[in-house]
Amino acid sequence: MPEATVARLPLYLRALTNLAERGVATVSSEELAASAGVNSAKLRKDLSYLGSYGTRGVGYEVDFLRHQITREIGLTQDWAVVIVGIGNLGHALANYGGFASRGFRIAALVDADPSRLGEEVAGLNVRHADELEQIVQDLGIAIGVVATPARAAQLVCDRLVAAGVTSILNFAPAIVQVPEGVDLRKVDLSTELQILAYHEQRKNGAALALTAEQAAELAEAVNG
Amino acid sequence: MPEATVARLPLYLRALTNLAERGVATVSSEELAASAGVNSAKLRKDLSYLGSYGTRGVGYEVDFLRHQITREIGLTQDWAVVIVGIGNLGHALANYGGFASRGFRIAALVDADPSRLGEEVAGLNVRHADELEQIVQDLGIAIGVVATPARAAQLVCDRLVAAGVTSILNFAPAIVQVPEGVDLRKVDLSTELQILAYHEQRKNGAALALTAEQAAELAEAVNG
DNA sequence: AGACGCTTGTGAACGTATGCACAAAGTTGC
DNA sequence: GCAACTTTGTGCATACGTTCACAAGCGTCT
Repeated sequence: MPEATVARLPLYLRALTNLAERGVATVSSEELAASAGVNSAKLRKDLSYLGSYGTRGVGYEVDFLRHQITREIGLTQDWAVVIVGIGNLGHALANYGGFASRGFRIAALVDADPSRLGEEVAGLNVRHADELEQIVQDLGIAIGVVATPARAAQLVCDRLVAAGVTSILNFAPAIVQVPEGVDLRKVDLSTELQILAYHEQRKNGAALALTAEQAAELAEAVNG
Repeated sequence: MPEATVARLPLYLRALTNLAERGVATVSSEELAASAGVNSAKLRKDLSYLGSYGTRGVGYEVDFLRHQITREIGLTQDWAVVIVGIGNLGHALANYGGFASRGFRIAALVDADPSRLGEEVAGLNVRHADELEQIVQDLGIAIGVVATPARAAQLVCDRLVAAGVTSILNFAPAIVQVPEGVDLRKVDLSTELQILAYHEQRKNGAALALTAEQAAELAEAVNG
């Protein structure tokens, strides 16, 4: 299955869940594509990788398709997750309700700061980073979430991998390297903003995006 | 410039900043590519869209290249940003230091919950959602960050767009539609985890990823 | 000054992703 | 049971992105 398709399955799953909550039983590729914000041919091709689960002339049965995607992604089981780094972001992640409802169970919280130990966050005690390896092994954790400062990210990832974690979601604004066989995805807030800024700069032409330096250059060119 | 290249420029910028902090003056495409985790030919092609800023036989001057990328992305000016939704995640975003140091100034915080009004977060008073349009216009805000619950996301985006915002970064787990000309990027925590789960399921074979239902099927197949 | 070694910048080949357009296959109505 | 209509699943063309491989260019050393 193409990676681009895999990345869209959660999107379809969400759209289907919305439809199911509104009591919709059947949906066409056109409707589903519209509510997921993609092209309908792309949607159909994506779904065709799962198998032939539509009915020509009718569409897709919402609940059935939802179950197939859930199974394909691997959400029929619960995945235990450890969050490393319980600062502002770690707190927010621990308290984020969207995980539990989507098959992910936050099994442990870990921080290196002794002053945070024992603090209760989202019903879990924060444990010390020294225990990381033990926790991962005891709880059979395969997925780690890194929400540490940038300078700690590589070390934390190394330790997670050494302890047996094979998938990491990195929120730290750092470039980390992981060995072959370990999946790493990164979520980077300022990268996203920078991409927006790039397009914003081009949209507004010179008006808003003119720096003092550029304005001087422009003035010189015009006044010559 | 290709979109894929734009998305990597912030990555290069970060790598270059790291090098600059370590006092490195010059870097080859091979080294820079390694520290950014990309192929060196790709890096060179990406940089070639900026212009011919390398020196054959030598490499790239770190500070100079950093400045060029900064300028290309549009970070020579500060961008005013409003965060809508000051829950757990909104708090974390408001307190995230990485914004300010990368050219983004959090100019206002907005929430619909009256009990949060006037609360001081990251040195700013939380203001009521009713003031959103006024705030956006008064402060000349072009970029909005949405950290509301899913059900509020579309409405908030509509209001941001109506008020003049042309770039939105959406953290709400919802599919939102925006008109042509408005850039929308989304950061979705559970989507990322779901993509990891998909690969995790395939890595471990049946071992960890076996559900009760699948185990029953398997048992039947083996014993039957 | 000239030869040598290194690194950039890019043409070309390859691979992946997208979207059109339509045949195949189902449902509905008569 | 057949015709008309709807919608899926997919072959094909096109666009986009990545990687290889190498000529062109720069600095260095003799």
